[in-house]
Amino acid sequence: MATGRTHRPATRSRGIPEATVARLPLYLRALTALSERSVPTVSSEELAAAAGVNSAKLRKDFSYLGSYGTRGVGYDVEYLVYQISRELGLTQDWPVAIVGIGNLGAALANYGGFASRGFRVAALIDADPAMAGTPVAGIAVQHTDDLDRIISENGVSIGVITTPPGAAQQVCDRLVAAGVTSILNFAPTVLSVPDGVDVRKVDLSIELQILAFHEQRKAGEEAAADGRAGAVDGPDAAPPVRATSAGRKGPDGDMPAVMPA
Amino acid sequence: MATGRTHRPATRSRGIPEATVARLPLYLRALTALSERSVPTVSSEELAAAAGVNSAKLRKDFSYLGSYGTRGVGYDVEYLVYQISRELGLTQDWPVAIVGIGNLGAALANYGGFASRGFRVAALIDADPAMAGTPVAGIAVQHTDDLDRIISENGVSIGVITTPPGAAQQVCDRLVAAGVTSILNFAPTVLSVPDGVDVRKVDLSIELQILAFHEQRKAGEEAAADGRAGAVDGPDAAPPVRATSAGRKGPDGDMPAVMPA
DNA sequence: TAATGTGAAGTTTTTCACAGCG
DNA sequence: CGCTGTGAAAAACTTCACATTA
Repeated sequence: MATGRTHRPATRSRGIPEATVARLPLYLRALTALSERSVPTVSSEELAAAAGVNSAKLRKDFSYLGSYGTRGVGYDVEYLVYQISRELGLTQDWPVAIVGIGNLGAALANYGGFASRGFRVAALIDADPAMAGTPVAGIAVQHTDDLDRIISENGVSIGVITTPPGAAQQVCDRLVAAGVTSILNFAPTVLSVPDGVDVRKVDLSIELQILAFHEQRKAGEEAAADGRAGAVDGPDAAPPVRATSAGRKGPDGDMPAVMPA
Repeated sequence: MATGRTHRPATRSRGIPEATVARLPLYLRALTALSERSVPTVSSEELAAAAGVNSAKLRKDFSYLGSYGTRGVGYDVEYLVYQISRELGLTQDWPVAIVGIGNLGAALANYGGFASRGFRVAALIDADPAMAGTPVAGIAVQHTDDLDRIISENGVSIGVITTPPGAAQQVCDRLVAAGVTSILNFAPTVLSVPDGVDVRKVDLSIELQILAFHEQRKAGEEAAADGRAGAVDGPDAAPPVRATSAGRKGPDGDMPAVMPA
């Protein structure tokens, strides 16, 4: 889902697949848990189970990082923790700014596991003047007017947007102008950013809709298994009538009002 | 990221690719915005721009749903909104239960756009007896002891877990036992569920780590562009020393303490 | 011998490019 | 003519299966 960055490094040597990158944090978490239990080594099978992936995939993923395992034995937990941390850039601390200190912004500021590994909440920013100075999670909220200064003074390169959707693009633009090159967007908006800026989004509503899709399928299958009753449809709102001519060929369940048969 | 469901429908007729399903909510959101502005039709190019994808992908996605466009014209906005809503199962209302009413759970309960389309917060559940009865977002929090009853009485099939990580698996098990078949997990834990139950996860920390990875790359490229200075490494914490013998072949940046050259 | 590391095969997803239709 | 719908090609990702090695 990251935006921008079309170019690939010429050498292609260090090209770790995006899908692999997305799983490294998962492995790291599982490894950290093992490390805390002082487990010295782990096999791909065990680690894969802990991370919720299959072992072939895990081994392939690790193969992009290098040969960090020992045949017949497995992986050294501490060693792997370090290597993955380094690969992810977590051996340094990233100052993060959260913009939009409403319910969600405050919840994130208070989120513990946040600061734990590699990240530090460097600033909380909100557009409401009344909030300025109020401490949230022990950090005083600052006003949007100072956004530019706050970002540069703290060397923030990662911004988190938790504003209402209407403000998100504007905040994004200001963050980028101030030097932020990675954005985590919680607002339900598509952000447009210049090349070289990465955006990732977290969207409750999208996730629920994806679940609803599968949930609906399950209901349908159940009905089918029950002996093919009518298609599950629930209490439909009256559907809009098609503006132009009829004759669509949806695979099934065309708009009731226009349905031929 | 969904778990379970290995089997494909025999016919393969209604097999909408998962990648497409994940984008339908995006299209729906863009279309809803157009609908509110009373825009009657939209081309794949315009809609794709609004949704932040490329137009070929969008057309391909829509082709799995059916032929809903008009050549030379584009797509009828209202019609598409209805078709996608139906496909996603949003023509019915899904009662959702949120378990774990801390900062995040409360923030989600208060999240407006939530209830707006297809979903309704049917219950808030927490393990803290002191919270029972407290209204959050206008809904009284109920105690975990009654989870089973709450789920069945409300016909909840989608559960949202916002508990601390330690409680997540247990809560998950109870939800599943009570009849929930789709789970949105905000706890930083890998949930294991029986076949037929879908899990999606939202993980702040993972998203930040992925951003950090790319951020690090950018810093590295900058340095390279500056005339190949030393590899960017930042203020490293002292890395752990490898337990067993040396001789690893990481592509670069092996563990400093063991580095040969 | 047990488990890694990896070519090769298989699957899914994206992109291309253009035929076909309104 | 403009834009959709879609085969076909390309790319990305996953899985298989086994040679390799500590």
